Amino acid sequence: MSPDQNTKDTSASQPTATVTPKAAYHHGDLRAQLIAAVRDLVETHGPDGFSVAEAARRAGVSSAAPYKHFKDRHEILRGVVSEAMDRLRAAMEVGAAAHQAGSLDAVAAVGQAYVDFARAEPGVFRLVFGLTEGHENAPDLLAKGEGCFGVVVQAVATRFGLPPGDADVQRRAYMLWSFVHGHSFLTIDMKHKVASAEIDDWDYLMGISRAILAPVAQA
Amino acid sequence: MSPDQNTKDTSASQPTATVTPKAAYHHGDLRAQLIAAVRDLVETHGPDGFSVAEAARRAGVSSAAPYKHFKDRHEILRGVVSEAMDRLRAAMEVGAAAHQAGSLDAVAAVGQAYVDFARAEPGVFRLVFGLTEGHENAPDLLAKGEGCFGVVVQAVATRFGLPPGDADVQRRAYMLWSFVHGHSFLTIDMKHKVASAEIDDWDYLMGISRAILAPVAQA
DNA sequence: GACGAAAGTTAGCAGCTCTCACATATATTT
DNA sequence: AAATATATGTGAGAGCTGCTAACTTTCGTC
Repeated sequence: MSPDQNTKDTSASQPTATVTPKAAYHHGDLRAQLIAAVRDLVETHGPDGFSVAEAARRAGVSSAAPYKHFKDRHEILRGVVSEAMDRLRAAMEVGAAAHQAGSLDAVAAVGQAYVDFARAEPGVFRLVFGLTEGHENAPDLLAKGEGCFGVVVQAVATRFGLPPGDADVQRRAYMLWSFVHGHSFLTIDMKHKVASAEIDDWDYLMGISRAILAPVAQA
Repeated sequence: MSPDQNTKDTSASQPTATVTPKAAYHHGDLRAQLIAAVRDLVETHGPDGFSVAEAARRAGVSSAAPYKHFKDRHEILRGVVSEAMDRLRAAMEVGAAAHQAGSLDAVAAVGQAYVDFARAEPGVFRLVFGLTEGHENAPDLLAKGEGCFGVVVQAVATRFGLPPGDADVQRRAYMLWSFVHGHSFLTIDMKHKVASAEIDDWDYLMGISRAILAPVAQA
């Protein structure tokens, strides 16, 4: 809790100011700490089981301090979502890059990364796709959402050798995403259920990818 | 000790007991009124934008009255979810029954009913599949969820002429559900997005159903 | 060093959840 | 029909939360 609080000499002089994205005034980078705390709370207590006061408590500041960095409780949540979307997209890109460009495995790997993320952080995953209020005034989140979708589109486009803007590519990418999205939600919703427990993700995703991407030869 | 099963139907003797589903003690059937109020609030203000106090206000009772019918705010939400699941299942069954048994259209119609529900009541839909706390202690909700899944399974089983317990039937039904579930979520998440707006639900669902159910001849 | 802005504090209001003691209407028993 | 038990309502209140206001401290910059 209190390890990096007494960084009185700002590490700005240090050339290795690696992590802190924003120089700390008094304490540390409270903004990032709050987001981390909220992410933790969301993950353990559910999307609506967090409170700004508790997050502030965990960060070791007063309950009014967060409002110097976020105007709303919703804005904190948006911060968590934004950060999570960055990680999700990165994971998807890593998954795609781990296989031969244009291969079916590359497409399936994108889906696998998606499912893995949902399994690893179900609370955050639900939050990302459950934000209703605040979503209107958040063009950056919409852009990041499209960015994630873009990874799928890119994988499909590469496989087909078509531009990402192609209508068929878009349609098939949407089908894939819809499938993976649904599977992710169902798999975290009913952990004890029969059907999902018996499914091996990779086999499942490969089958799906093949089914959706196969008919291109005919078209 | 089944607190919510007091459908004693005392008005059975009354021939003109038209509207009131449950005889009123003091006011009306507060329980149902509260659930309706909460459903309305969830639909308009989002899943976490409701309050027991506001629901009580709308029902015209004091803010303590709801706690005579529900022990928690979560229990009210569970009541809303339970009621919504009943309607969802009914809609799915109606959709299936509207087409020839075993036809591809019957399968697609089940999915269409699902998507229609999500579109019509996105807030409630999100609530149904977003309940995290209270879900553990709610075997009735789990049972109803399986009941909904059972409709899909039944449609697939009928099409294949196989028993509902068949592993292949279960797997394909899960694939279908996963697809429709994902499409439903995406379609309510991004109303302004390009991809989903250009999709005609029925064509989409028919295509999906055909793709998933087709390879049976080979197997 | 002076000064303005950034980042933190305490105090406090309003609203929410939920409980407790009490009041009243209905159901059941005698 | 009277009495009793139970179900259903009310009001007051404790404790927590979201958020604001006014003040204080620290930092960067002239």
